[in-house]
Amino acid sequence: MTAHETPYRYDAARAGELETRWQAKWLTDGAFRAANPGEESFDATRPKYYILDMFPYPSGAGLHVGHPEGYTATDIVTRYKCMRGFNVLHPMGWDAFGLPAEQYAVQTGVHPAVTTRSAIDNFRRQLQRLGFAYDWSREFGTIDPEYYRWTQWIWLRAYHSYYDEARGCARPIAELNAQCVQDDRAIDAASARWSSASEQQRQAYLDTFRLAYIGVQTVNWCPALATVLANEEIIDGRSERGSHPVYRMPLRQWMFRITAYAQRLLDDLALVEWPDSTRTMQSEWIGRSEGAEVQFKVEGFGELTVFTTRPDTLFGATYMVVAPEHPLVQWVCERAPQQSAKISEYVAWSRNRSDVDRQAESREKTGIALGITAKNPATGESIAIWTADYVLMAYGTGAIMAVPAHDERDFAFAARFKLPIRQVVAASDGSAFTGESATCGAGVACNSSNSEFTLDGLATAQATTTMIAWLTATQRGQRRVLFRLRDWLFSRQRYWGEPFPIVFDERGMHFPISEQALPVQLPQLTDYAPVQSETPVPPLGKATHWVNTTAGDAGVDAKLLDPATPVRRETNTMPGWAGSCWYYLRYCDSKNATRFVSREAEQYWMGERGVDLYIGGSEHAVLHLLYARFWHKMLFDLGEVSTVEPFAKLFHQGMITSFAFERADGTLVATDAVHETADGWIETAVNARVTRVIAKMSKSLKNVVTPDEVVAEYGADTLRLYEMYMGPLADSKPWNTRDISGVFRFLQRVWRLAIDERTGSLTLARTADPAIERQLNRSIHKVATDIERLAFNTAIAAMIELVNSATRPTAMTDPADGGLTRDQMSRFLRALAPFAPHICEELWQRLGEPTSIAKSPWPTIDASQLVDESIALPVQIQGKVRAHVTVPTNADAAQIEAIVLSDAKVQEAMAGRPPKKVIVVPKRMVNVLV
RNA sequence: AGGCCUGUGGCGGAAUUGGCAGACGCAGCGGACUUAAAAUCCGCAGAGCUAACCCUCAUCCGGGUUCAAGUCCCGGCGGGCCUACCA
Repeated sequence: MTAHETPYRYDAARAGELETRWQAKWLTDGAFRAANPGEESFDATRPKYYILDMFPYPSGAGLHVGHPEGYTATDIVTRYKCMRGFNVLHPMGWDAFGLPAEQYAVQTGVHPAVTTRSAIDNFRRQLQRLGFAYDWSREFGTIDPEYYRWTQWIWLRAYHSYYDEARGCARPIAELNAQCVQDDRAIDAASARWSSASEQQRQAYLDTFRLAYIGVQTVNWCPALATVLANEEIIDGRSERGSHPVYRMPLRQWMFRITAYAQRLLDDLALVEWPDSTRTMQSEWIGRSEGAEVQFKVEGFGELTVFTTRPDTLFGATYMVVAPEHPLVQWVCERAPQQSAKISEYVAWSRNRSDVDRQAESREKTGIALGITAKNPATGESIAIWTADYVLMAYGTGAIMAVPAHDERDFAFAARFKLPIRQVVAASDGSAFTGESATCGAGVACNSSNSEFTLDGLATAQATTTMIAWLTATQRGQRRVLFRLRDWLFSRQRYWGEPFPIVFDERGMHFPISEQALPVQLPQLTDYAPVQSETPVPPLGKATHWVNTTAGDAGVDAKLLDPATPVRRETNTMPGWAGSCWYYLRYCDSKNATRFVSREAEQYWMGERGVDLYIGGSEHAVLHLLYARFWHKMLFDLGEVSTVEPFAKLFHQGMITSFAFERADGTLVATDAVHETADGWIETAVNARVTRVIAKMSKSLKNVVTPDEVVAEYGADTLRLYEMYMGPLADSKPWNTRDISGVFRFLQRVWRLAIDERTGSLTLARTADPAIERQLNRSIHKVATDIERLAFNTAIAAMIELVNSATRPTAMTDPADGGLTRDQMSRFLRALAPFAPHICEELWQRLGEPTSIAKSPWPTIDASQLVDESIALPVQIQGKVRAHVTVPTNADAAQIEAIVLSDAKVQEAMAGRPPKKVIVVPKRMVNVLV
């Protein structure tokens, strides 16, 4: 049949026409608008379901086919839950501040506000072309002043708060201030009292408690990006973005006291339904270690405190190491000039090495002896103190006791510098300590006695508690829990970010902008390029008129500072993560002008446990997901939100990869340089065999696929269906353009079931085929259960099977003879609609339905159709299937056994041998042992 | 180096909780329709042995538990992700 004879076929053009038509209608109708409590159309009798996609960063390149994978999954669940009678919140918006937009702007010379807006418009267009059921009325971007106003407001709430350790939650800093006045407490080491302290001293003291605080920190400075980076943004000593070297330097920066929440962030991982791998990554990032603090006396200096997880090995501590940045190093240099030159040289050398260098130069330990000793509190011996860069200032106390016999790093260092090694633990596996390597596991203490007590004979766990008890009793140390998690560096030397609502006066004291004066708008700058320099210079400093203002103009409360006081604005901006820390809350009530989210909307949509289903990539396992949990917990403590955790259930979609080709030497070849032959792939230019491998999509391999091209060739429904049919949502899967035709043909069959391709008229069966009816019920049941478990690939397979069964053979002359009845078609379309909404909406309308299929109820299932009266059971003889018997579905084991043993084929296979044992698993199988 | 995940036809993948391995799709092969092709429809299709049935082998490799293992356990090998001097 020619195209001329089938003018009403479902092809790319028809798909495109009907898809864009329905998309336009959904948009003008506000078809997926979710009503908030209090609105007229709100239905309080329905349960809520909040389903969220991870906040996209709209890059200039637009969507690639990886983006719609998660979005299609959430869209299917959204449409399904709607049909199941839920009030569904399914919003979309833009995470639009950040480094890439600014870098792109600097490259092109176009202002980031302009490029970001056009990238957003492009993303929105692409998403809308895929027919996603977003409530677009709630859309916003983090760059909208009405949004970042509240980002600044939340930051101020943190600024005005501290962590009350006693109560285990955040409290207003004003309460702490009042206590300081009341106790007239000592606020520094010199025992200066609050009442006699200067304003600067008081502020500095309170800054050591604020949740958002300013302080001098060793930061990760990335000269190539001209900004500092958070620990989390550094991978293998290089910037996560761009892979540039990173150096450490001290800098006065805004920080978040996330460490105050370390224990709760760890504990509450038990409350969420997240992938185990992600929870493990977060808990390892938080890195709780139990151990002890031990004080070592250093003649003239005082106490040198170390942290150790193995206090039981204290008797084996034969030397100590401090980080090059440790104050003791400075102290030694000042006191012993004859050694200081070499020590200073080492310190300078180690400081100038980037983290990359430190790791690149293998694990060869470096260090230098300080020429002083400390007293091991357990043995009373004097042991040497060294400095070495394998000890990090940022962890613990920046000093360690070295137990070379039982720690690999200490052993390597001791071996290199010929330091003494003493065994104090006998390994529990019985292996003798040879001195060839460290034995790090648990065991039984030995060589661990002094005149006061002994650990000898105690297992590691008891030895540890005994040692801690002795340290505590003799005031030489105490139990201590340490976290790997560091406070969160929250300043960036960037233009394209949220300004901090804070100013400094001439004394250097900081003052908050009052809430009423928010937002602090990002000033228009024509030169926003980062300043390349050896030290961080924020580009906002170039906005001199904006920076230099008065307290009154900036919006500082007159009670804090006289309005005429000249002040300087903070010129750092917030990092890209800021906006994504709370966007899910704003969606609940995105147009609210008086609060970041109304209490009513927040309580309704967040409910008991927060967002019901959150889908996004696992690359955010520790960054965004940890930061957002932290903000959420602060807001919870401060009474602003009602749940302890933001995201009840999290799911990571896998990556969509692509094919590339590999030469014999392992190098990769771009897809356009290869052609396929009958017996394999050939690199065209050199006529050599290559093998097909799976690779990430990349421009250089020419294997990037965009939704736009797929939509043009097949339509959005086919793209959605293909992405869901590729395999399990969580798995990484290779894109194979050739496979798309399978799901496209499926949709063509669906169309052909309902529409006569020659005339365009409806073609429905007059009478229902009982076998089809049974299969239809089973398919709908399977689709529903598969959607609930996010197994979309098998749901689609079931629908394909149904459609294949119902498809009319060509020989059938009267179209009304085969296929589905009107009622069957109605039910089938509703099951398919979440996956392929446009074609279903179109056919639904052609069935004569007046309202959108998205608003129709999920089809009901006749439960009696799900079970058969009898089933065929496989019968194994000696564990191998030899026969099948038909038994009543609900037959019990005895009945089944009788039927099986009387079956002719079974008897033949048994060859006259009597059954020794018959194992019957009703509804499954039978195994006869002879 | 350690931790977690993973390995099933030519390819993507199915397989409740240990119960008939390979659903469904792609690619392939055969047939119908057609002057022919495309499209459509109907079949075949893990490997070996067969005319066919049967049978044998088969879920990375080697052991084990079990009436029964793709699934559980132990030991290897390959792929992926995370962490990587955190005391």
